[in-house]
Amino acid sequence: MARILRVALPVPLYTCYDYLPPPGPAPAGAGRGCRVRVPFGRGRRVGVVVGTGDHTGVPRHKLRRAQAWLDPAPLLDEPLLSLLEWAAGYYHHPLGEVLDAALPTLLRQGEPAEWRAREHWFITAQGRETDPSELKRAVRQAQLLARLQAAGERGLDAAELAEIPGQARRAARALADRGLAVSEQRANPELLEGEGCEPRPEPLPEQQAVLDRLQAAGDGFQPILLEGVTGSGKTEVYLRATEQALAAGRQVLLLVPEIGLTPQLLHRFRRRLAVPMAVFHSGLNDRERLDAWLAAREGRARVVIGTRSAVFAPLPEPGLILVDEEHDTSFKQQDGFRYSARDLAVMRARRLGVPVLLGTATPSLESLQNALSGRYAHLHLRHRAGGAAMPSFRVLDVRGRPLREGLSPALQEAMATHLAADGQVLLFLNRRGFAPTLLCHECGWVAECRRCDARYTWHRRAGRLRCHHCGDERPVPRACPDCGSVDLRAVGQGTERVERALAELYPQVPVLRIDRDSTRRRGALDALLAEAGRPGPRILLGTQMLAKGHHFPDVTLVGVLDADHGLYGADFRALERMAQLLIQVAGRAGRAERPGEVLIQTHHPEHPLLHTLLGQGYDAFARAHLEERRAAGLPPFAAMALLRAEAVQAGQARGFLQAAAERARALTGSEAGGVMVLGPVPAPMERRAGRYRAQLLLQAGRRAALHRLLERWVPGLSELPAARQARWSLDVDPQDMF
DNA sequence: AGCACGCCGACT
DNA sequence: GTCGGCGTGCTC
Repeated sequence: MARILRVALPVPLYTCYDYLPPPGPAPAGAGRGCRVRVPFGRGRRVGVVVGTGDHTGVPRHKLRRAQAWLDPAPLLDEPLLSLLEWAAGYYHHPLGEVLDAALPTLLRQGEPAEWRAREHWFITAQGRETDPSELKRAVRQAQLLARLQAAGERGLDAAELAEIPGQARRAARALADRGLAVSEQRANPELLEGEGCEPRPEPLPEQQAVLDRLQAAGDGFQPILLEGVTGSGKTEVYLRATEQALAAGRQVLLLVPEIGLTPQLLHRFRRRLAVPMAVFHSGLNDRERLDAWLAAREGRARVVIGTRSAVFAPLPEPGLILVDEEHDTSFKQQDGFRYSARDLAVMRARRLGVPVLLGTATPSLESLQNALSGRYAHLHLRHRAGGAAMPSFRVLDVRGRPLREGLSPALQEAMATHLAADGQVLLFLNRRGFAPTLLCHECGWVAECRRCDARYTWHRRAGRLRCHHCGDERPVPRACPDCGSVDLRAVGQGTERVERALAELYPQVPVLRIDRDSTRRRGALDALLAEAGRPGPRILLGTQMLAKGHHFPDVTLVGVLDADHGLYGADFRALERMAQLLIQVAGRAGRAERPGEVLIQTHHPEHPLLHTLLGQGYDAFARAHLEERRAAGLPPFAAMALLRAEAVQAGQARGFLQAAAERARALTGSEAGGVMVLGPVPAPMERRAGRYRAQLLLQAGRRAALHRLLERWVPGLSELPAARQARWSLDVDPQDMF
């Protein structure tokens, strides 16, 4: 064994630390990629060995000995570890924290990277004979007994037990005491096993073209932007491509945005593919997450599906990476290690020499530009399966119109027509709560968050004022705190308010509100979606949640209540986001026999890009918008990095950024020309959660120039005296300017 | 990030 | 006279 170990530790420091190897003989596979437990300061940490050697610049007396090897062989294989090192460099983030983001919690805590036997519960013969109602007062036990009876021979594993509300394990032990249930330890938790029972439709020519392209790539890197409208069969391409890779003995990684929102996609993979799969989603507990990670690492899971962080899933036999809805902003981590899972997926594919397929109906301008410039292959699915027509768009000019709780007469008329014809209506309003503002009609006071530069949203049903930015909450005042008037009024519309209005306007039509408030309870979203899927007239009203993943075949009319917000947003990406949202929302509607209609309410009906989008489609819009970005020198024609800072006092954040800016300007002058240092400026919402925020933007025409500067600049920032009073973070390729 | 060390105000 | 405020420096 080498005499010195270089260890990355989970601390926000840009240096690795050198240690002597642990006492005793090293395991045969010990070395780079293994975890070690080391003394650090006066505590102990779990670190990852990133290098070994015989020399160190650390003076002898400082060098300490690692305590123990935690892995007999590398936990992270070379391709994955070097990807993480690359990512740490690209995002200018400490390697130890990058590794931390990539590893399941239990592994970070030093848990062995092994399956652990888990409890599995079964019904006994006596339990089978017992009527649950006999356990009168023990309701939980009675419920569990019924579940165990239903589960039969299969029984319930620890994970299933954990999903039952209440203290199910306690109830299980109580049943065991009565002789109604038994448990046994199972060494190998079962993996999710696909059923492979769904028929495999013959690929259409456009779909076949994608598959041919992937086949031709063989063992090589091949990025493909797959642009296909909703219903054009992207999922079928994913499935076929996955089958091809599986047949070649390879694993497939599928990244999806917020998995809870795409059960339909998951369901299809499960039905179609008869292989073990590992699914990473937010509902997993630490042990389940580790199990999924190990299943991927051991190659037992042939398909790995997950959200953002699944891009770091270990894959010993990678063959294909798929990114669904590649434009989705949830692929970008918004705090700490701010990586883009989509971009890392492409880099990982490139380093592994495997194809990567980015699918979407509305490509991000970044990916589109990569396709147009020839860096990515650009393939289309232009036809909706079964020949369904795309919905027709109509802009509703609401200027000067009498709006009833945000609904124009024209929209109400259209709704009446569609509902009378047995169609469903989907209304989109990206604002939950009853009203975004509570105003005193007497003196003009508005309810403002005490910790943010924002207004409280009035949640009428809950009887609370809530700040959507910091989560602060308080009761609704009965009278104005300034003048004592009781004439407090709601200004503006949220989903709760529109829901009320709809109940009055269409008393005979059920209204389903789908937003974060109405789906907070476990299973509530599934229940609402099931309800929405039933035939018959119905109004679906919701926020962003409605725009993603789900398809509502009986919806024939989509109404976008307020498109104005996106048209003149502060962020240069607002328009791109708006266009993607409009197309995605529109894609929720209609099927073969009943093409949908989309109505968009706006005060800016003349907006040129709205015209292009609705008249000529997303592609035309995107190309026109790309030209604007090019002319303005904005991404994807420029590289950006945003240094954010926040502090208790307004001047502290700014002071730090000012010092940082001076350093950056000194560096751009000499070594790293071509980088603009813009700011510091206050953040768009300067005060948030009681802290003042400011930011400094770095922009360069060439990515390489930006990175040359960042390399010299970032590691020294924490040494600036002003850095003490501010909390700061760097965001490379920021998606939001907030 | 933690966590020590280290010098100046209100308290058993 | 002490307990404790958070400024500053370090962690192999």
